Amino acid sequence: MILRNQIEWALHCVSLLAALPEGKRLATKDLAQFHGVPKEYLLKALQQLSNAGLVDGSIGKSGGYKLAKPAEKITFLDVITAIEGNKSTFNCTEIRQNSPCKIPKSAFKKPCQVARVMYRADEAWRNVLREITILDLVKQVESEVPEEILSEN
Amino acid sequence: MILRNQIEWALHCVSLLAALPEGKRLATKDLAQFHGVPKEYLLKALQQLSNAGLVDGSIGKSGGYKLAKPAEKITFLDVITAIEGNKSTFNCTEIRQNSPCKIPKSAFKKPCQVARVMYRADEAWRNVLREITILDLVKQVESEVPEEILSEN
DNA sequence: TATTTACGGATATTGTATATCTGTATATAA
DNA sequence: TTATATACAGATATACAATATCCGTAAATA
Repeated sequence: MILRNQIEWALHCVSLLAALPEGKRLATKDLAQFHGVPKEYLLKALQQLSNAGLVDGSIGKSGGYKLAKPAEKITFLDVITAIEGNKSTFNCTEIRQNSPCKIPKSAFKKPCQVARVMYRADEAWRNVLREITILDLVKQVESEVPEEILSEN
Repeated sequence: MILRNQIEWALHCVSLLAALPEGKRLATKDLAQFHGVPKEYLLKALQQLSNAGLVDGSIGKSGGYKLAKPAEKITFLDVITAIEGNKSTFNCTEIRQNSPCKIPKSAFKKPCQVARVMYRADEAWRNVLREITILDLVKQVESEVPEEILSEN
């Protein structure tokens, strides 16, 4: 039921990239150091964000990552599905079909009622995360951080 | 991000118990056989439901499980938290505090913005599951199963 | 009294998340 | 032109949690 750590890392990294001056990039090394997480493994997460078209990675000296599109076009759900795929929290293995009762196959055409309820809950979860963009996040964070911190470079 | 298999088993078992005639019980052995799942491991799940006060286990010959309260008083969320605990899907490790920037501790009093959004999504997920009772489930299932199956005993 | 059951604890097994390592291609700075 | 820093891909190792089994005990009933 618990999301990967990479989700936390990815969201914080994307949030940092969103605050970056136009044209600038941040290398994995720096992102890892900043957040105190393992560089190689963070790289895997960033690559998945890259494959999903959320960030743009550039090879070579002074390379690194920047957002691939405006922060208001990237939602929490985008980041999460880039890392986790769009698996459901509920994995229906159709145990209802194991019943010894001779139930006609036709009764199993519709998805299991249990699963349907769970999927509905998942959808509610996604709906919240689809509404929140990285820009929302950055604005919120900035509104709470003291002035003098932000002005430092 | 994925719930345990035991959740599926538990929900189906509780649903069966809800359809049981007054006073009757079902043994773990039978529940396991019916669903084609390992008896010993299913027992663990049932015990957690028992500890949570959702089902009532009785030791000894012709013992087994029955619901501990009416099916309309048991929600999906009850069953899930009995098995999983009430962990969040998001595990905030406060990586924001690892930043080399000299940010005053006071800035960390409020929970991380990222976490707050994730918790909000979790809450939406729970809200759906809190609304659906086992009685709802049973009624829905019965409305779809052909008559002749139900009449068999 | 024998048997069936839940129960609790310990242990094994498997799978997945986490992390690291190695090598390659590529762009930039010097 | 060269050295360096970087992303990228794949293979492998490690740690931990989910899954599953096993055993001994207590209790209830047929």
